[in-house]
Amino acid sequence: MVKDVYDPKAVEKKWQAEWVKRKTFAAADPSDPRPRYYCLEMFPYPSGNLHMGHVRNYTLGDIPARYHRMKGENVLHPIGWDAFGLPAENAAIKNKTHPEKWTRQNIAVMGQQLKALGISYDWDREFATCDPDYYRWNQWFFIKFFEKGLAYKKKAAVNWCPSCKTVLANEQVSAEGTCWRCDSVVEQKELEQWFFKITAYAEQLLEDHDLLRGAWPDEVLAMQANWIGKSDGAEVLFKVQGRPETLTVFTTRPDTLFGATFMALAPQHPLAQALSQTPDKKKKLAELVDLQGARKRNRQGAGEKSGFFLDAYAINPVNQKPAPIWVSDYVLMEYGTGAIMAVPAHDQRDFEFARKYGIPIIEVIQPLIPSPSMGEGKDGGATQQGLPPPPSSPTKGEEGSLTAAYEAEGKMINSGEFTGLPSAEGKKKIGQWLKSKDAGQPTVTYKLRDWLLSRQRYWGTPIPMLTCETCGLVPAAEKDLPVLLPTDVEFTGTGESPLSKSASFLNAKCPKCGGKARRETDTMDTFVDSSWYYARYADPKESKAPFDSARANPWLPVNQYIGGIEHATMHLIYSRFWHKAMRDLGLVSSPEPFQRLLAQGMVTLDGSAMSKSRGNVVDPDAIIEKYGADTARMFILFAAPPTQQLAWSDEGVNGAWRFLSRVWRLVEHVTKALPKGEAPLEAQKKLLRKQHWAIDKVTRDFEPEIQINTAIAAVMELVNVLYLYPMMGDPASKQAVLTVVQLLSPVAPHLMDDLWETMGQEGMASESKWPAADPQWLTADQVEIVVQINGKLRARIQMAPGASKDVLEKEALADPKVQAALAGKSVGKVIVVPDKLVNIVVK
RNA sequence: GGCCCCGUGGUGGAAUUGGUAGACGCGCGGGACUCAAAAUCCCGUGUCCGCAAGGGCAUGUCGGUUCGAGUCCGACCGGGGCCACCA
Repeated sequence: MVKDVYDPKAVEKKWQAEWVKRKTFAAADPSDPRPRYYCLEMFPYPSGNLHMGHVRNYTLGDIPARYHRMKGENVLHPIGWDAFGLPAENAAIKNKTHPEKWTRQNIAVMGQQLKALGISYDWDREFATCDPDYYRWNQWFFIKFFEKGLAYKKKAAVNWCPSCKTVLANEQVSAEGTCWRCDSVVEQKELEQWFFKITAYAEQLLEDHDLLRGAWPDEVLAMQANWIGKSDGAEVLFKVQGRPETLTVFTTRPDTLFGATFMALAPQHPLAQALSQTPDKKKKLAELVDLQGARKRNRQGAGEKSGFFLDAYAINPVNQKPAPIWVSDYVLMEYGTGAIMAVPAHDQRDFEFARKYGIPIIEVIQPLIPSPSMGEGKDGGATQQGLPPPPSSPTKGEEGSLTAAYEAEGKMINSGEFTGLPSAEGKKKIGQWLKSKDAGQPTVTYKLRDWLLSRQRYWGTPIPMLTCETCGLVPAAEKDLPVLLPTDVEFTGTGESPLSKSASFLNAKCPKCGGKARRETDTMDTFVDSSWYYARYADPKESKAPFDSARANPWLPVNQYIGGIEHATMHLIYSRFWHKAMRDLGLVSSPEPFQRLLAQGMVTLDGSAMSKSRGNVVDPDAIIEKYGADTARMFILFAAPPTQQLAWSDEGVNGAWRFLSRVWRLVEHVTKALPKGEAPLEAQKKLLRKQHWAIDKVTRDFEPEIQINTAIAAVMELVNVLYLYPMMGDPASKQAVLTVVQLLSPVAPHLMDDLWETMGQEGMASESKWPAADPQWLTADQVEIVVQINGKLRARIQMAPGASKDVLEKEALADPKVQAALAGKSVGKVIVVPDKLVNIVVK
């Protein structure tokens, strides 16, 4: 029987062993003269088994790693485990085991799966974030941040289950606001919590988008900019009539200051509290707080606004007019100053509130009057000259009253000395005026909030702080790190944090005075672990510091980072912040951690994301078992561009298998055929052109943008040409087949190393030198020139490349088909694009 | 409500960035091999008219710019994502 398929199991086992033996994927020391390339995929949470999303992520990452290695670069391609987190603790509660045991088991399983996929990792650098050798440096960083004022403590609300007496993570609270374990209604409770001052870096995080533009997806940058939420405006100080306080508000529209007819405070605002001393007001205030809480929980946006008058007035600094002070649920304490000046004529929210409670509305911005020539016929003039489009006039209802706020720019009216100014200019002028009168100043605010990192959980990095009876809040001494997680704890899921029940952990000596001290029982958010792991990989065994800058810096920033879009804001902002903080500590010299980012698309089946609850999961192990890792990789890379959704298809997997077998048979033919000579010169030339075209195309598709699907298509074209080649086994065909093997090596590395050996080559395809396209074969000796008449294809003519415009025009006009089509028409302009087309314009 | 993506054959997707629309794969049809099937190899495959040569129509819709538009501009329709009472 003729064997027409290969045996992936044997091949893959053989080469995986060989790679380990030869240390094929070990990164060399940065002092190595070769250029360095650091390729990283977001490390996995050890949840149990790899799913298809993992397979896609790590296969995608393996392409640049293997390609750059073949290009002769010193490649760092590490892997590790994001090992702390809630699921381990939940599993521990459920199975009455320890989170570490569950985690380590999962790491073992998933590590084997990654090895079975043949991802080219430097396994010597592997670590898990739950290793004390790793998390001690989280603690070290925390202390450094604390010393620099980047870590601080303040009260913040947490989800609290009154029946379990425990803090709940957001994902442990149902959509209805109840506890996942006991269904009690979850309350908000104020606790002392640790924060990182990421807001100190808000401006830099935004500004440095300039360094990332083009190398990061626009979508991710847009999401981050949105998240940081910068607004330009002014702070305005209002005196409170008959009281000592000054009310500070933030506005993006200082130009509307004359239209401020009332003030609105957030229910949590200190002045709102101070002005609500009667039992009636206290009750109403509490109701507003509840309204806000409910809306936040249900993720509702704008809606019905309510509030009440506080029986007090604030004095508008521009005209000394008193404005009534209200409190309302539509004002948020956490943004700006928690208080606003309300301009109902020019802000829709203020408008709705004023309407509801009968507060006066004063117009201070007039729409620019559209000129009669605009808005008809040719649109053009206005926008081309950089003028804003004509604004729609405010919508007026009966008796000239407004039906909606006019929020666009315009001309200032009813604004004292500023009347007549365009609003853009008025913004600046009023900002300056406020400053000169000590009544405010131009200012900038951000939506970005400080990073709340306290978790009332066990399975995380202990926060290395102590409270001493005499010295107060003290950081642990560096020599005492790591502050180890205690093992004498129980996991019940109820009661206080497990750490607070371990006496051996809780009671300690003060590092300052040696007196009695109590340890912090909160652990760190796991996003801390993933904020700097990429730097640890560059020097993973260092024991005196998070990493030795001299060894790690040359590898940074990561050249190519690959992972899911779901991390666009959280992880990718936190690690950018952390990197800048590390730079300011003198540990790294680059401004950004990740030079280039690829956000991969989801893997779907039957139109929706694969998930256990939907029951539409395809198990990676089953695919590897049936077809081998090379086929799985091949399918995943070919079926869709990396950034797009990938629809799983069994036929598609089979197609990938067929193609790899086709390449395998090609090698059988080329090595076993006994050629009687060489193919005709024309056939050889055709093959050479295809071969070098494919090299060129694949090389361009691998870098800088990773477009593997079209790269694979190019190799398929070369294979198709080889199958039609008349003298299989002659030197030209052998050479072309070797090219196929090399070009596919990053995609299907096991089979290609095997075929490389079959063809009697030295070493491994994985270690071979990436082929270079010979420019001589990249140009054809005949090019097809398309002849169009009025843009419609009418003929094709064959020409030598490089023909002049005149010659092309003459030849095109002389073509019989063109002649026929031109009969009776007069030729106008003729457009000639050399080596491409001639377009004849006729009337 | 704000911001950002995406609409191309039966299907997954190509298109050198304004220059031959549909590469490559899947599926389907035909042929070769086979007692037969599978596998494999070869050919075909947007759609309509036509025996053919050839021609018309085609990238969500409608306009615009251009010698030329899947690509650029405007409006609309449809799908998706992120943020969301952010002053």
